[in-house]
Amino acid sequence: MTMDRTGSLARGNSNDHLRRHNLSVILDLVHHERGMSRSQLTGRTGLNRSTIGGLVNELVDRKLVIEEGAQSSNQVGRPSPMVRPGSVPVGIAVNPEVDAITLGVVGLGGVLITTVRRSLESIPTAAEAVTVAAEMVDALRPSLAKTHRIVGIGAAIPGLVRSSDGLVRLAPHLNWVDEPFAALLAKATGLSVSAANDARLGARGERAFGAGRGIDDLLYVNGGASGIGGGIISAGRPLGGEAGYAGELGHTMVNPGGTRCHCGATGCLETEVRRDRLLEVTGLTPETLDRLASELRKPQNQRVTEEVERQVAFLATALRNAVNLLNPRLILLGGFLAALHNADPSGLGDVGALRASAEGLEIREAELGNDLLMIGAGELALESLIADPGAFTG
Amino acid sequence: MTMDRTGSLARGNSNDHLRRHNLSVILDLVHHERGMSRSQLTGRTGLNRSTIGGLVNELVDRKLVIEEGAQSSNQVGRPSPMVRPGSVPVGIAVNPEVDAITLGVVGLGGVLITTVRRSLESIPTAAEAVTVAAEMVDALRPSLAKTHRIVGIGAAIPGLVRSSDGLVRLAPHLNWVDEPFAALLAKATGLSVSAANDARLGARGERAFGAGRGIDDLLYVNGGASGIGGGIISAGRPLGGEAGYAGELGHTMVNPGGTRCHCGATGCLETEVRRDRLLEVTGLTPETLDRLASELRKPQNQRVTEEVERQVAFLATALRNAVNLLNPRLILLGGFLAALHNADPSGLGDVGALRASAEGLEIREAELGNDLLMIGAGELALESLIADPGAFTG
DNA sequence: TACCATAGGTTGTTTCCGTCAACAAACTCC
DNA sequence: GGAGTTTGTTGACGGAAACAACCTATGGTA
Repeated sequence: MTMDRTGSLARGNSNDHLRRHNLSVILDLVHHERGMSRSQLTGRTGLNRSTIGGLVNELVDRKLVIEEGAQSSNQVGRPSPMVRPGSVPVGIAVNPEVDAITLGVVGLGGVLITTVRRSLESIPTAAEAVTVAAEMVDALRPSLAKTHRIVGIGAAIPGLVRSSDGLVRLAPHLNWVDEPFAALLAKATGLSVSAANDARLGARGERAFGAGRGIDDLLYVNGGASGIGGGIISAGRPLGGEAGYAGELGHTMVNPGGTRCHCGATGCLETEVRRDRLLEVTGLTPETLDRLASELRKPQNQRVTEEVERQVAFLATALRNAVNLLNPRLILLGGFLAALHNADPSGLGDVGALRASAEGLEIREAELGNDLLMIGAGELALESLIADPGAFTG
Repeated sequence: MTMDRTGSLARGNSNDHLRRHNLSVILDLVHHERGMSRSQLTGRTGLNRSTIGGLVNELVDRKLVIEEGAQSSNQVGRPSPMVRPGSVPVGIAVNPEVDAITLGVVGLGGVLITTVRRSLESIPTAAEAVTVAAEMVDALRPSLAKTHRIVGIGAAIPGLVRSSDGLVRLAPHLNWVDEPFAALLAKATGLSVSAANDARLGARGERAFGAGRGIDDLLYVNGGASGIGGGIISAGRPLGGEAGYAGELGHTMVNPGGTRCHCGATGCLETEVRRDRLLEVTGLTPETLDRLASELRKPQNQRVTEEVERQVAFLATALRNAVNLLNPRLILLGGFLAALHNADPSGLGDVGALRASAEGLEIREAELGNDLLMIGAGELALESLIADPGAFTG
């Protein structure tokens, strides 16, 4: 049941809901699989083929999907036409950072159509970020108007975002506190805006179109310049907690004798496992960051080896805690954590959780790289469309 | 959508599913609220009042609910009859422990109808536990047969249980490893059996009928003789993880210089926060356990105070990690952890998580006490009935 | 090339379900 | 006791999917 964002499980369903739900299920499948044949759809949904026919036709009419001639599939029998995501509806991804604002146009199927980046002189206030983002959206509009329709905006924020209304509760590196970013951007653009923490959206992106495809329980952990963020997918759904703040793996206590963290605690994962220390011991700079992985793999330098070991051990502790608590099937590492893991795979090879919790656990690197946040935020932007395709008309 | 145990979100819904779903929603409401008026049902479900009428009638016919004459409510308008859980369907709760096996008969509304306990000479093997439990079930059958129908068995196991098939992966204190407990008990009784970890079921019980009613994101943590277990409810659903092992808060690392744990790690919460140490410093024994809370509250004894402070600090660390990861709205403490919290409420008053994650967080004591496991396991036993009331005929 | 298996298209029938509107019942308040 | 209000009851109605039947399309296989 695609998504149950209504919250209350007390919801009764009427006939309308039924059709809406079935349309949603089909669009969701086509979106996430980037195309399925009609016969596959009948198999996956359990619906009758004439029913699928009717539903697919409605989606075609609404320009949400297109049907392609069947492709030769080396199978006996009549080939089934492919149903592919339509290119009309698009979501806009927004990602404000300390030195730039990035926008992406994301279509169904998780296709990143365009990316626009505008550099900033200084760290933007929330109001400035809204103004710039709205300008950028307006700049995109003419070219999109011909062939696309914008269904909404999804914002990936480097901070804690309240899921109910998109209020940015705290974004330490942007110096934002209690900024109603989503509401402001909605007003400035006239579009519906959802916002969420960047790592949470990273998790969604990887699960939808990256290394976590088809995995229902996973943990995504990203290491950036500013710290360590995380996102949890549980039973196929993003885990937000009461207000959307869940996933702050960076503040797991890993070293009681460690450094004081801005959160008030001591020895958090993100005070002990830091990118700048790795840059320091390898003699790299943020500009030469892309060489980090290869530098870390070279074993000659004792200082590097020691720092890697130290950081990997702390990371292992935090992951072990998380595995014991969440029993995921997959952990995805992004940013410099991927480089760290790569440098010493055995260090995380067995995170040493309870044997049962860790069996079948895989640790891999995230796949989507630079596009991840755009794709994750695109998911957020397209969410309401997929939940109710009947409301959309191309 | 009550429960989506089918896993795959690719499921299409037909008309049958629709009615089944609506019956399920109503029965779920009546069960968990222990009775609602028909007009309340229309309000909560959003369904038309004639639809509710039809659905309730079907449930009455199936003896799943009963309708009572309206009670005077001092309201204008025609009074609405109360729909209450029926007494016919019951689930059986089973809880094997080191020194006894306890059975409970649980009805809709979370009513614990009977409890039977049989003491054991020695720690039971899985086969012995199955034999004894099956005998106890058979002993109950005659008296139940007249007025009840058993819909299934739910087992609460002090160990790691694979949710897919009820295999007990590891129950350290019972010395069980890879015992197919649920399958064996199903064969011995001819009833359908589900099994889960005891603390996970404790969380379900408290959420359904205890201190966690109506709370969608909560964490239940229990301290027992053997260690510390946990259960997570996220977005109203029990969080199991890939295999059902999620919730092992007892193995959060809280003290790198601490004691070695049976899990292989060092300084786990459950090696540092222990009931036996509290009994030792207070001079109590397992038999006088019920005096623990009051003893801990007495401030005179320095050794007691120190040990309480020490343990509370470690508990706070583990809870802080969990809060940062899960952003729950409520933490419920059971067993000796409740006594510990009670002795030093300020120690946990602010678990010191990220301010946003901890705002609105409450820490309370669990409510259901001795009945908790029976009620939680009863939920498990009744789960399939509530998911599909149409399959049941009184 | 004939045959067969798979799959889509179309049409009509059947079944089920929730909605709607009108009416009846039951209670409070004046 | 009548007005007003809320709710249960009933039967007609329309929507949606299943199912059956029959035909067409396509491509592998004997």
